[in-house]
Amino acid sequence: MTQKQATARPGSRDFERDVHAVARLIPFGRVTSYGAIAQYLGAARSSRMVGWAMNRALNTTSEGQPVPAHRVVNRIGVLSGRLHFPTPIAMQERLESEGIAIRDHQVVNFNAHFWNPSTEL
DNA sequence: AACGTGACCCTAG
DNA sequence: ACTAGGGCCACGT
Repeated sequence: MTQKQATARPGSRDFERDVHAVARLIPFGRVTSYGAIAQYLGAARSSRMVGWAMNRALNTTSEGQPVPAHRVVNRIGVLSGRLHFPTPIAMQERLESEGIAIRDHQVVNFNAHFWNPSTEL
């Protein structure tokens, strides 16, 4: 995975699979952003597609392994994808169960929990 | 087939 | 510090 950059184009099946692969590497109790994943995969401007891939991860039953979609938030730590989970508070509850505090749909002390695949992988 | 709509983000004023 | 605009691209209508 270390040399996975700049391969699959955004929107492709491979890109979606790569997004899921990176998301599975987010450590317990840490979070990252859509843009950070997109940048790591060499498609810095396609962060929307990362969100779409997360959507698929939740709704597609034929996933080999689960994807921790709750650990992916937006640039400033807001749980912008919360409404796509089974219940509107499921995303928050999962993060809180990992020791991450949430206030007003936003990760408290976001920088301390942020995990950047480009620099930590 | 065109059009609007986003789990987004960066740049310019 | 804030807003507006543009790029991105799958999907539903």
